[in-house]
Amino acid sequence: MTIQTSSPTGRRLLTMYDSMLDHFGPQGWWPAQTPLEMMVGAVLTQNTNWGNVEKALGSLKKGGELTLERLHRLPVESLADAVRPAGYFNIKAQRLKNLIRFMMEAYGGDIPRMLEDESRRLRSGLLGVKGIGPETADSILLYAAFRPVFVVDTYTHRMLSRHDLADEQASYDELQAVFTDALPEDVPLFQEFHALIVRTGKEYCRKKPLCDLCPVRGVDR
DNA sequence: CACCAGGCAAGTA
DNA sequence: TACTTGCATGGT
Repeated sequence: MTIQTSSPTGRRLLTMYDSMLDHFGPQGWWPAQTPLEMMVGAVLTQNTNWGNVEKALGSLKKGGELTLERLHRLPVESLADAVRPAGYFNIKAQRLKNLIRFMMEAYGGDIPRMLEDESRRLRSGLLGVKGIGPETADSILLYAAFRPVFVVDTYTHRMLSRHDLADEQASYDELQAVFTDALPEDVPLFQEFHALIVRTGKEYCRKKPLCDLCPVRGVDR
């Protein structure tokens, strides 16, 4: 399958995408069995290694707490204890409670209904939750609600600025626009692209900043 | 020992 | 608007 693009930026982005895909293969994000697990994981992974998030999610699953009703009833102190391995556990427990309350109050606890809501309304609702910022909200939109929004993270920022596709001090919205202005609204593409940026950033951008090994030419130069 | 991980909010000027 | 700081465990 070939992605259609008309702009030079779009072709450049797709070249980077192809290089990363060839090198690492499909990443298959998001690693979750249910939309709720995806959303909980999105909060837990904020500035945190995914391995630690898996420990926290495993703890919740083992206790049978990974349902909306159980999380709603679970005391925040107990929730904090369960998500301890993910770090920032007091903050994240409260943020999860905030998200759960939002789903209960705005959608009556009906997750499928929430995920079918209009994109802008859902996004602004999520951003109104204390602890849900633009990356977490967009991750939920892309990987749980399957909306064509591009997720921007620190690796995305680093990659675009090093390729001179964005300013070093570009805002979240500006970085997001680089992708959405140049690429078609393709959900599977956006899902895989973001995952590959993270995968590539982990491998090369910090520990091994070597251009000749990087699948994306020009990164870390 | 230092450094970092798939952010975010609150405080300051 | 544009910085700075706190939050915290676990791996390298």
